[in-house]
Amino acid sequence: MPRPITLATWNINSVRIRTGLIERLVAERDPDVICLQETKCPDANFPEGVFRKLGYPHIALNGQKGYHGVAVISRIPIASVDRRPFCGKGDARHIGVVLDAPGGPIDLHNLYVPAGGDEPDPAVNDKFAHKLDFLEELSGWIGRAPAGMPSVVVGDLNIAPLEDDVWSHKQLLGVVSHTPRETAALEAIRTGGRWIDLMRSFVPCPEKLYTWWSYRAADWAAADKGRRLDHVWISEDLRTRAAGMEVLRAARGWDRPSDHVPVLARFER
DNA sequence: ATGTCGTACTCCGTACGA
Repeated sequence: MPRPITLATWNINSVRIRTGLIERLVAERDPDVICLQETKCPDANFPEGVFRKLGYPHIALNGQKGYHGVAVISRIPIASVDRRPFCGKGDARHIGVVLDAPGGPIDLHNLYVPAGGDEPDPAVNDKFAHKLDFLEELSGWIGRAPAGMPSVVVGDLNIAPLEDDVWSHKQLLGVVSHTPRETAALEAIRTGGRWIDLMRSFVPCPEKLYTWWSYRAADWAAADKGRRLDHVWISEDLRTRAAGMEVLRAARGWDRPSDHVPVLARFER
């Protein structure tokens, strides 16, 4: 059986200061495609050369200075690139590519949903209003079933939709990322588009599953107060090819870590 | 669980976003 295709998604929280951590991910797991969020880097300053030397010649960028920014770094050829603006703000929060993959093209979308600030009330918090607007726009686009091509949506969606996606459902019901308004909106988008929650297809509830642990915890591993903010959704036509999923929890303990860890998804060719 | 990060400018400290 040929080696599976491995996709990784990781909110790297600055690609420039954590290039070495991505090299470690490559050394340990050798993903074919790496989707990054929060690169915090204009395209002209992206460390493309490092990734080319690592064996990733196909690179698609949508970055901006200081904040946000997404990237796709690939061993598999990229046939086309699409950068979608959201909410008319000019933020770099989406990049879509068509991978010229063995077994046929795959439509891959890499997203960074707004965090939404602290107060879960759009009337007093513009950031939360922006998050809800973003979800509404996402619903009108990706909330339709994809047609004609196997499709994958990955990224930091900044929402932990299920009760077992957070360390305490009751204690986080009023905390941005797990409020009923956000979780209902995200699940409606996912089910409306007939997207499969790949991570939960391999690790069903009630098992806890997290991808993010706050920097502010004194001991993130001991407290283990995590949330599943990062996601991999696949279209129905990829279901039988989905071969595995891994949350690289150990990466949260690497030197100068991101507060998010990589999520890996494997597909048969 | 108001705590710790990274970035950019206000530029060796402060403001902002997360």
